[in-house]
Amino acid sequence: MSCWPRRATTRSAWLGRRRTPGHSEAKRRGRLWGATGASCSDVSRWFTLPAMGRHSVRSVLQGTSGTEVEVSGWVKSRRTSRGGFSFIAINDGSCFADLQVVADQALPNYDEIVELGAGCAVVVTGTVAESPGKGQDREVQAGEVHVVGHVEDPETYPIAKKRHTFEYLRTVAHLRPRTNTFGAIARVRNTIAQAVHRYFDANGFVWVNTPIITASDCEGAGELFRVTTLGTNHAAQDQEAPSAAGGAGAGGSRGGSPPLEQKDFFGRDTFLTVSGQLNVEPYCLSMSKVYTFGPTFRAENSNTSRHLAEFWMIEPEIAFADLGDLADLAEDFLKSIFSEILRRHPDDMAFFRDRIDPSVIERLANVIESEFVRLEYGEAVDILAASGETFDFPVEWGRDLQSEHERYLTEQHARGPVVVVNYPKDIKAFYMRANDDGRTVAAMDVLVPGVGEIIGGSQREERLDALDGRMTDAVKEELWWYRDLRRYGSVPHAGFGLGLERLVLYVTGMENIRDAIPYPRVPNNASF
RNA sequence: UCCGCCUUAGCUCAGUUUGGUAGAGCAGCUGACUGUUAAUCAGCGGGUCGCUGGUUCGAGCCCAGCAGGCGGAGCCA
Repeated sequence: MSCWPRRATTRSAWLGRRRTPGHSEAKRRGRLWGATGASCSDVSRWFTLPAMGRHSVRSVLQGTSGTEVEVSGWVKSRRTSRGGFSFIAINDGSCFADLQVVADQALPNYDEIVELGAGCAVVVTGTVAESPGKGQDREVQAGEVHVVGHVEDPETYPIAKKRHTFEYLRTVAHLRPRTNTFGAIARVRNTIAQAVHRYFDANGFVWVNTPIITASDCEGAGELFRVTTLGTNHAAQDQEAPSAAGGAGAGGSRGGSPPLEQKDFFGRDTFLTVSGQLNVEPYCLSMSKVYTFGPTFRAENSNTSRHLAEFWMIEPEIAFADLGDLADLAEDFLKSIFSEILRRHPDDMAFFRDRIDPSVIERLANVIESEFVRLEYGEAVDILAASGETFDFPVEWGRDLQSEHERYLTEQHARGPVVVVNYPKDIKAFYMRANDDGRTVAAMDVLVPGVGEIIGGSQREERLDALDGRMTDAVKEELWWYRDLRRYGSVPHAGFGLGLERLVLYVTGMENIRDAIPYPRVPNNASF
């Protein structure tokens, strides 16, 4: 596992600032070139919109020769020619390609320019020209090269001009977006996220911002992180301690004192959400088509390449719909996202194909063009039993499908995405709708090669009596409002959860989910 | 949480079998050369061998514990 950081990229945030009317071009220029260190006034000079004269590398490479441009970015490499000039490859994250800047020795700060190395930040003004060299159509003949930020020790700059392992790059997560791999991932991840919103908006869905802090510990998807102000806020605790302890000395709560959680911020136990589903259902049963898209937290002690403690989940929920409608939505949704990625990121995807996974483009194209294979759980069991494969875990109706089984179905049997529906009710959550056969529920998993389960969803139980039969008394009390929905205009509805990072893995061909999110949170590691 | 593997220069690794205080490639630096583009060639500098303890005259190497990383499993998205 390695990548080529030589052409690293960073997506820069263009927080465009309006130029104040009094700032003439001369004034701005003077402020920029005058100072070596970046004062606040310098920064206000550098943040300008592209339309106001600033150019991204992307726009320069698409532009016409002879144009005067100003571009800025980070040096990927510098090669000095004794012919009296240097080639500086810079990247600003706006696209995969670097921009080649040609700096002539006649430039007043040429001594400084020949000492540029990977990681240095520069602002260049110059003229776009046809490039006589191979490897790029256009380049910039520099009129000025202003070194904004130096690299203090080139030998220890973490992103050397060579291959690095992904494991190593995770230890320098603050600089890995400068590599070509993580720059491409950042751009593709962004486009996926934007495409998710575009898809739902275009199809009449309403984005619902479900809470991140929840009081419900029965969302049903794994271990919860506790949210509390107790224990961390020692001052507040100490203030309360004397009265709470009464005259009984330090420590233990006595019979008369309230439970500890009642002294907590919300007056009860609270957690980080593991799913927005329960909270989005009320909006589904009002707005008809809704979705959540936000961070999700699971405190499972999971140490795999497919699990994060903090990840982003997309959860559409549709009313007047059954499991078949939901599967149709999942398929159409994924195809739409994949199409947009291929259309908008040919350079990044070509890189993933050449350096990460040779089949990645072909795989997405095949998904777009073919229909997802759909299997009843019972069919899947039969296929596995008849496969002739030797599995570590037995295949038997009533048992959940193991990773090896799912992998066989999607990688060997279907050779593409496969939707498995109608699982045994005893292995699925209480809110999934009971089927008429009495032994299955309308649950659905979408499996894809290499990643495994990318989508999990179900039709929800809309009948109060059937729902009550699957809830304990404690859950009924906690989720009284959820039960209310089944009393007031209940309708068949369905939804699924899709992990954004798993989608990023599938689209990019990357293998470890820790490389699909800028700052991964996993057990024993919340660095950065 | 369970099973397995790994931790030596800025990075990637060899050195562990047969204990005797360390090597290569890349990166960096210097120079040569060149419209170069993973440039090429020559030279130079660079290491408390993850941490703690043990065995030994002597430990990168053997033993134990711990920490971290990776792969797989479970949980799931």
